[in-house]
Parts: sequence; C-alpha cells; structure tokens
Amino acid sequence: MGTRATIADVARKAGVSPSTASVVFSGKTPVSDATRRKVEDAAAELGYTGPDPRAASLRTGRSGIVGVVFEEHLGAAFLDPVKTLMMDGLADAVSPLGAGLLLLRDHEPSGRGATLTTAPIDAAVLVGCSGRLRESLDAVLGRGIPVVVMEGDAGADVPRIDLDNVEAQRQAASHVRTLGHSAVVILTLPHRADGPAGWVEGAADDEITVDVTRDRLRGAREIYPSAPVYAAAASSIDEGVAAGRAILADPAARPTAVIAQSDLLAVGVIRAAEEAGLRVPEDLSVTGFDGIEIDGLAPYELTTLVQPAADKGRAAGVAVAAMLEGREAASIRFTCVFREGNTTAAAPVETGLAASGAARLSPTP
Amino acid sequence: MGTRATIADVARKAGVSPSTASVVFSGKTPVSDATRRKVEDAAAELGYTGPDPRAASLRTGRSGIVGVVFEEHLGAAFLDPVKTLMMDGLADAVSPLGAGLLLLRDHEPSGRGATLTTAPIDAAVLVGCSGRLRESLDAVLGRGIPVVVMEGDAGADVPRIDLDNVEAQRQAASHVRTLGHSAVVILTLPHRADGPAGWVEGAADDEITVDVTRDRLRGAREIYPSAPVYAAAASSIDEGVAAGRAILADPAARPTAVIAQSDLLAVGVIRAAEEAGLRVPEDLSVTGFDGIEIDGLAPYELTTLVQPAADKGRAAGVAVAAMLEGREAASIRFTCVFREGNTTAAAPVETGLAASGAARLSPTP
DNA sequence: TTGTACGCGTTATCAT
DNA sequence: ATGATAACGCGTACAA
Repeated sequence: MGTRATIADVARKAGVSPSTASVVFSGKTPVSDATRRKVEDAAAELGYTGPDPRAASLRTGRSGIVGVVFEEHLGAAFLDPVKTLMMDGLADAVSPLGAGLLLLRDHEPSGRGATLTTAPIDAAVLVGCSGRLRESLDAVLGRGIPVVVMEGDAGADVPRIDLDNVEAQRQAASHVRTLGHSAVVILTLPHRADGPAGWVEGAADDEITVDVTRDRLRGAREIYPSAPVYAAAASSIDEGVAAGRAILADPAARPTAVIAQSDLLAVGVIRAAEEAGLRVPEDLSVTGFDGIEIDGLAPYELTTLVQPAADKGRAAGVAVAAMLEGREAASIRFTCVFREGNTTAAAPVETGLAASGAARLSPTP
Repeated sequence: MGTRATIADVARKAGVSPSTASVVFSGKTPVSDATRRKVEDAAAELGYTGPDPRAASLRTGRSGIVGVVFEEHLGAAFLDPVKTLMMDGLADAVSPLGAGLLLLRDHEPSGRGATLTTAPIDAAVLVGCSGRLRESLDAVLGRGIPVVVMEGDAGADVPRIDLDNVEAQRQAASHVRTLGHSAVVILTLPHRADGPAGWVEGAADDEITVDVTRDRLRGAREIYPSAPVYAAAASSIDEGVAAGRAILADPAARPTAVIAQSDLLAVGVIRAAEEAGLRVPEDLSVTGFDGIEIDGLAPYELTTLVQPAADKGRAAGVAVAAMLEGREAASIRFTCVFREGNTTAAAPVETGLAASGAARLSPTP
C-alpha cells in the first residue's frame, strides 16, 4: 500500500522472471497463454496497471511526446485563430504516430517544471519563432532531438515550414497600388518579442527579429519603399484598434490605405476607422493577412491573403514523423492565395488634404 | 560522437565525482566556484546540455507534465471555442507551476505512442468526458496520479469542475415558456461518444452517457417535459444546420422555438431557418448555450447562457497545482449567466398550423 | 564542500 | 517460450 507495485513484484507473484512479465505487457515477443494469464492475474491482484512510463522511457529512449514550442504565453496558442488551425493540422498529422503534443514555452519563467531542455520529448516543433529561436534551437539540437521550424529561419539542416510571405504581401501591396493609393501605412506585427507598439522610424530589416514581420514588410516595401511603418504589440483585434487610432489620429496626415500584416489587425483598423467616422473602403482601404474566419465582421469581407494554416501544421507533423523514422524531412514553403474582399477600393480623389497627408507621411522628416 | 555524453563523462573530464557534477546542474547544494567552472567547461567541451529528462524523471518521480485528456479528435480541442477558452485558462494556471500541458486522447487508436496510461504525467485533467470517462479515470487513479474532472461525474474523492447545467438550461427554457412557446424542440449535444444525429424517442436519462447533455436536457425538461428531442452528432455550426434542416423539414410540424444545447448548434439552426425562409425570432425563437463570441452572426445576438469557460480552465489548473503540492483540491461548480439577445421573441399567434404542429410534435405517437 | 554507493523500474540481448 | 544479466542516466543518502 505504501509503495506501488513494480513489474518485478508482479513477476515474483506470478512465478516468472521480470523479463517475461515485461514481454507480456509490451507484446514484443510471443508468450504462452498460460504464462500470460498468470502474469495478468498477478498484476490485477497487485493493482499493477502497466510499466512506469518514466522507466520505460529511460530504457527505450522514446517518450511518444512531441514538443510544440511557442514563444509567447501558452494561451495565445488557443486564442490566435491561425495557430489554432495550425495545431489542428499538427494534431492530425502526429495522431497516427500515436504521439501526444506537449505545449511548451521557449522560455519558462519559473525555474522548475517542463521546459524545452527538461522535457522528455522525442521531437520538437518550434513555432512563431523569433529572436529566441536560436536559443531554443540550440537547446534542442544539442540534445540531438529532431526539430522542425515553422515560420522562422533555422539555418540549413533544419526542415522549415513556412509561407511565401514576401511575395504574398507584395501582391497585396500591388493590389493597393493598382487601386491608386499613394498615402499608405504599413501596420506590422511585432518586430521583436514583446516589442512595444508604435511608429517605426526607418526600420532596418536587421532590427526585426521576427521573421514573419520582416518578410511581409519586405514584400510591402517592394511596392511602397518609403511608406510609414507602425508596429503593433501583438496580433489581435484590440491591438489593431489601438494601432488604427494612432494611424488615423491626425486628420491631416491620414493614409488612404492600411496594409496590415494580419487579419486581426486589419479588423481592428476597420473598427478604428468606423470610430473616426471613416467609411471602409470608400475613405480607407484595408488589407489583412491570413484569411481566417472572423466573426461579426459582416458586412465586410476582408481583402486578404489566405494562408493554408492547417496544411502548415499537417506538414510539420509529417516532417516530424519522417524524422522520427530516421528519414530526411524536406522544408516546405506554402503559397498564400490573394482574396479580394470589399475592404479595398480605388483611392479617394486626391484632395490637397490627402496629398499633403501623403507628403507628411514620408518616413524622412 | 556516436553516443551522447552523460553526466558521468562530464564529471570524469572535470575531475570530479558524478554527484558533484549533478549538483552543479541542479543547484541543490552549494558548490565552490572553482568546481562549478571546471564542470561547466567540461560540459561545454563535451556538448553536454544538462541532465537527460528521462533519467531525471525516473529518479525524481516528476516530469513537470500535466496531461489534458480529450475524448475526441485532438483538433477539436483547438476548434471548439469553449475548449479553447478553457485551455487558455488552464495554461494560465499551470504556468506558474512550470508545467507543460500534454494533449492526449482518451483512447488512442494507434497502438504505440503516448496515451493516458503510457505518458509520464504528474497529473491529469479529464475534459469533456463521457462514457469512456470511467475507463480513463481508472487508468489514472490506478497509477496514483492526481486528477481533476471537468464536466463529468467522477464519483467522490475526485475534484470536479463543472457548471450548473440543469439550472442554467432550465432558465433558458423558462424564458422561452414565458414568451408563450408551446411547440418547442430541444436540440441536444451527442448522447454518447460518436452518437449519431437524429430524433430521440423517449430518451431515458440513463441512456445518455454524456453528462453535459444529460444535465442540460434535464433542465429543459423541467419546463418542457414532453418536448421532442433531436440529438446532434457534435457541437458545430455545420451539425446545427443539419439538425435545423431536419427539425424544420416538415412545415406542418414546425416548432416555434428551438432550445439548443450549444451556441454553435443554435447558430446552425438559425442558418437553417433562414434557408427555410423563416425569420428569427419572429417565426422561430432560438436559444444557445455557452456565450461564446461568434463571428459573422450579426445582426443576431444569441439568447444564451454565458459560461465562464476560461475560469473553468483556471480552476482546473489551480486544483492540479494544489494536488501536486499534496493539498486537497475542492470541487467547484460555476454558474452560467442568462443573456437575452434578439433571437427569442413572443410565440407567433397560434394558427391552426402551429397548433397541429405542436400536437404532432409530442413525443408519443 | 566533495565523493561513494546504490537504486529508481524497465527492457534488450543473449543464452537456454 | 522463458530466464539471467546488464545496462539506461541520474539523484541522493551518507560518509569523509
């Protein structure tokens, strides 16, 4: 009662050797029915429910656990629709593998507990990664654990699942330009983990540690090289509203279009525009990125880039499965599909106001 | 190169004993700076990145992992808004504990891999549980692992986090009755895992293995004891549409109100009603359950019961933390708040049609 | 402060 | 088909 029964206890009670008892549970070797019965009965009597996972794992070197590493508050994984879809696909793909998904943060604040370095994982998926990516990556690679990186550059040898962010965002910007907009603001995702919101003066690419942010910005800049850049603190409607208010604050310096790096941010901007008495798309065009379903957005239908989020997750799972079987996993780059909604329209006829606004908005003072 | 360095290798290289090296990494005992340096240098040279989690876990008996067990496809955990919120709260609450969340299914189809019985977890949270609950529960209790059950009856001794489902659903039904409805259909969640959709004839309580379904139905029946019952196959908008079509199929037997056991189902019913040319709430009143945000529902605002999903998750996390510290954890029952939207209205004036419909709808043929 | 010795519970290997 | 043996890699009394 004080201590749990072990397989040795069961074996003794059943009158067989520990290895035989072990084999009864693992099924790795044929066992006579009589022996099996003896062992099972003994186990039942002792309340033995099977091998201790810890010991088995130590011995076999496998835990059946795939770690999924987020750089942010874990809850975000459940609240961000893109991540949610991605996880759905991932769960799907590792399911036949029989593996469980262990949700981890890259940098666990409290000392003890499971972190990337202390969790018994067979493989890892690094997602939404940024500056801390290298750190996490080294930890995993150092342990010789197969790893897949989503949306981040991990160097050679590490399979990568990502999007054609540059090209996709270029498409959206191009669409906006075709509509005749010149006073454009680019609303980006955070530039680095925990980055504050605000205007970014002459944002140099190498100051942006979040790969997604950098690439999408790069794409937009191929069309609008000198458009002002406002960085949001996170990808959420609330942050989008805050950013929208800041961007639309000065009536004399209002853009006629906002290129947002996520749908949630775009929705926030639309709300902010409504607040400010602007009509979308007549007074302000807004583009998003992700192509998620957004509740309560009617009658708007966002002009955006639809990314195959679930497929991305599934691909990561497939890659993990391959690596666990000792095969090589290939990097995959998914393609976004441009979808024109009703949140973009031709630029308003150029008034002195808009013209001066455009001028004021140039990044160089 | 062939095999990984162990702490013994590091100790040897550093010229200290294994236990000293161990202490350097765990920090459980003061170590002289000189020794620490020696060990750290040796570790760096050997590419040793810290204790093997498997071995450490076997030794200490702790893994820093909390298992979260779903009865369904894991992806569902990420697509169902209620579960999503719940997980957010749970992640929140176990975070200070430094524990990772391991997502598991109650019954893993493929043989190998992490299951409830083979995963190195310190504690378990059973969620959305039904008939298989007992099975999962036995597995966990047998291993002496602390467990918390969400939305399910696990018997005494097992802390339970749930809702006042009966009372809450009674409130909604009562509201519907106050509006004068007599031709009412109750649209329930599945009656058992993988239960098929369809009309349920004289559903006896004890045939319903899903606790949530049973309790909410019980609440509705306190007001409408003989209302026909239609069971959905899952909680989703799509299933709601399918159920709605079936419920509204016969114009002569149409109800004037549908009491749905989840918001998603309710939304589906509304869509089906629109399809059928019915106006909500003028021709058909619909109530939901959960109080989640639903995109694209405007101009409707669901009459529903708002449940504190995130708080539920948080409570589970707190309970787990308590049990891991050897304290007792209390069961908690959360209260839903009735919220009247614009999807319910007074029953249409009784026509011969509606009257006969009500008659036809009585469960006894 | 450091080292010695042992066991955590299991499973792979090999021999029988 | 079954059994003996030897790790797996670590943490922690306890002694020095």
